[in-house]
Amino acid sequence: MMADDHTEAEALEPEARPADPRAEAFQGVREARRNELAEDYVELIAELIHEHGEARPVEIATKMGVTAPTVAKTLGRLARDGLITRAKYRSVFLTEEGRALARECQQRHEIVLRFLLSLGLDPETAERDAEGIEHHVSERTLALFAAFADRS
Amino acid sequence: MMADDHTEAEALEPEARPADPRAEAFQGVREARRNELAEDYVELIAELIHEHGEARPVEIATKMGVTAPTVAKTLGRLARDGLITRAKYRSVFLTEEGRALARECQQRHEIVLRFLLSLGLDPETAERDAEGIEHHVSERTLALFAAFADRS
DNA sequence: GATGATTATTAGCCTTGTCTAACTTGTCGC
DNA sequence: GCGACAAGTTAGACAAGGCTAATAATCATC
Ligand SMILES: [Mn+2]
Ligand SMILES: [Mn+2]
Ligand SMILES: [Mn+2]
Ligand SMILES: [Mn+2]
Repeated sequence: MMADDHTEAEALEPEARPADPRAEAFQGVREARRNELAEDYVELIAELIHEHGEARPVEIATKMGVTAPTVAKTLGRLARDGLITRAKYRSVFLTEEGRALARECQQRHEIVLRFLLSLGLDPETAERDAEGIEHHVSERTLALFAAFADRS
Repeated sequence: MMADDHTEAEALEPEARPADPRAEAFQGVREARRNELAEDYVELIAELIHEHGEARPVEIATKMGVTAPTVAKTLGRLARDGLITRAKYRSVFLTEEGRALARECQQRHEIVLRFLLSLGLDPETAERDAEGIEHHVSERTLALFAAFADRS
């Protein structure tokens, strides 16, 4: 056994699909994309709880710029994934896991924002770009952003 | 006519939905998200044509890290949207519009990548982060990135 | 404590983007 | 020119994420 591999020069990693270096990058981006919505939601929910004491779907809908049914369906997925808890017709709470994710997202958001501002970007554009960029910044990049923003 | 607006102090923009400032940011990000895939595809197709003289679905699939049927369906949408042309069982071509978008994406990608590298990021991480970040960078931010990368 | 407005949910539709399985076409060697 | 194998397409499933329309619960307020 264990002698039927690489007749030529492949089958080294136990990865899924060939995985050309570029393909890996795209797969990573697709992975990040799958978490964007959850990240934005838990971040917003944490903020609403902090500011208003509670997070109500109507407020989430307003701040996210989507309709109430969209929020309801998304909250269903977040609950399924263990990030929030909720009772019918009541406001939303973060689980421990949700709180941890929210904290992480808030920090990341803040670092990316500070970084863009320190580059000289106007606040509105910075906020808008940060909202998109934050989900695609690796730990390593984030560290560089933080360092740059600090020394500025 | 035209006298039934703003009883209090609203209805100023002919926008869709209230649009709290944050909501606008999220809507902008969602908009950007809708174009990500098309951008990555036309960029890759342009590159394949440049390097190999033609862009074949099998190569697109490998480089994007997805299966052939996924590519087929996506190419269908790109054709519908006027970015490419194709004949059955033949390779893919960019329309004028597709070429214009590809050029823009290539430039953006290159600037974001150079910027990350000039910050001190390793090439692999830089490539990966650039692949995600490029779609969420405004013109203004891009200009700052380019300036920073140049003076470095 | 009835009732009307606000908030929340449910049902159902649509598009995108991914996959597997099965089939068709094209191409290259002989 | 034929046959294998590679490449491409089609069919169909499924989840996410958006929407509208209709229904249900909550709450304020009288
Ligand atoms: Mn965001
Ligand atoms: Mn954010
Ligand atoms: Mn990309
Ligand atoms: Mn790119």
